[in-house]
Amino acid sequence: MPHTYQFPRAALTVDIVIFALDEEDLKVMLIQRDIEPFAGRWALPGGFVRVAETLEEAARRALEEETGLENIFLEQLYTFGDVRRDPRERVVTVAYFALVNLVGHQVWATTDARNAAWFATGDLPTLAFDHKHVFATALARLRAKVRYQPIGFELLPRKFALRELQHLYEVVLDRELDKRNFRKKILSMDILVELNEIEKDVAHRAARLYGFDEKKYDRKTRRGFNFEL
Amino acid sequence: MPHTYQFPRAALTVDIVIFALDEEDLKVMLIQRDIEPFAGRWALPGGFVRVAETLEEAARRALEEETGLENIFLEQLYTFGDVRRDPRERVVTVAYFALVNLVGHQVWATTDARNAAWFATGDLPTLAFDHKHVFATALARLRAKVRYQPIGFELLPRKFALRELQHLYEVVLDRELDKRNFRKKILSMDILVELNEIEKDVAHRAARLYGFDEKKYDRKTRRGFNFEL
DNA sequence: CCAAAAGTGTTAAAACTACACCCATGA
DNA sequence: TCATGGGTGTAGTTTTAACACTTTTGG
Repeated sequence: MPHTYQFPRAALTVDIVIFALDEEDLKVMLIQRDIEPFAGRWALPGGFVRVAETLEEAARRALEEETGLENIFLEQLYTFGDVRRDPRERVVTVAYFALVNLVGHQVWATTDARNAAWFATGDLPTLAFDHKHVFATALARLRAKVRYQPIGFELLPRKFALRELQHLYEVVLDRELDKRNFRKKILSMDILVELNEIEKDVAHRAARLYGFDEKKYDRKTRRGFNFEL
Repeated sequence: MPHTYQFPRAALTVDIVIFALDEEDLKVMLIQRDIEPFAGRWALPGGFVRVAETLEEAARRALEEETGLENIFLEQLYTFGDVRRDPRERVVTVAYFALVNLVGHQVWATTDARNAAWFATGDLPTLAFDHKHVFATALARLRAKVRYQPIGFELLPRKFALRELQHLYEVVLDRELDKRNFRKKILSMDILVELNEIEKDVAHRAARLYGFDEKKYDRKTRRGFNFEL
């Protein structure tokens, strides 16, 4: 026990709210705890911050160790510092939120452990610690942010149909959008590239695929363009 | 030295970026450090988080101790965790941003110490630690937030003229606004109350004073209204 | 009577909303 | 041939942007 300080110190952790999208709805990944406190309960993935790593490094490490996910969109969300949020001792946690597309990453393979699973955001189990609150904060942030930053694309594969994009917004914003108006709006922004490719293996007319042109978006943004939906 | 842990722990601090507005421009409050590291340098007010207080409590305590400001608008900004941001040891800081109106609080009285002062945000001295970065983050947040949340009122006295409100937006957003369009827009939101009072001691026609009707705003917000400027 | 800011409307352009049908494809 | 979703245009309404003069007040 060589680490001694003049004043007591809080422990520092990171927790990550990982969102993904499937045909039906928005999902979040949870881990079933196997140790106390809250053994058996579902919780957000996370872990302690080491003294020689940044917060984001800690978040990426925890993400990889607990879910196998790498190189995904990650953004700091909020820091939760209630005094009793962990029953053992004072623990301050820096929460992140992450977005993944389910098809692009082998999530299922690396999380075959029976202790990681996706849950529909509308139907979560009781969570450990204050993770219900953390999750609610993340969802609110996602809803707000998706409207004025093109982060929704992180939830889709690199090539997507406009229907999928619209579906994403409908699921996240929880309201229906008009197909024609949506297409007009998003195409008029001129930040998508129309690919010479169409959907495969669909039981109806295949839709044209598009990609998000991040370079173009960055250029336009620097010239004063503002994404808004 | 009774506080010993199995693993080394980062120290936890809070730092506060306090904005205020005067006739000319946007100001930020800085404290001149009297101890190492960075003795003599200007820095954001802040301090260590005690193990039995929340982050916000720590921020409010630091605010009061270092500047005398109480009961002001305070919102968590971002948590900075670079490994070398403090030369002594690992220190993670939770930054807050605060808004005050200069006339409403006796800032000058309580900060007569020659070590606290307001600086124009466009003309800051070299700052200690990574505080330049923290400040930049706060300014960006203020600029973004002022457009879709009615937080600007925190920078004004409770009773204000529309000119003052417009000036606030012009200073924060750093662009000129059309007087007629601005008035039409803000009044059409129906969140201001017209007071039976006019400016005093001005060397020209006195303007009508208005107040921000927070209750009305909250009610409208719950019914789906969105502030946007 | 002068300086300074208060207060006030209109018009043209752009953006938004609502809305329905035919077409291509695979089963 | 049927079911499924792809793809497309218009008209009415609302919102925004640009723009200038008269009034009030105190010095």
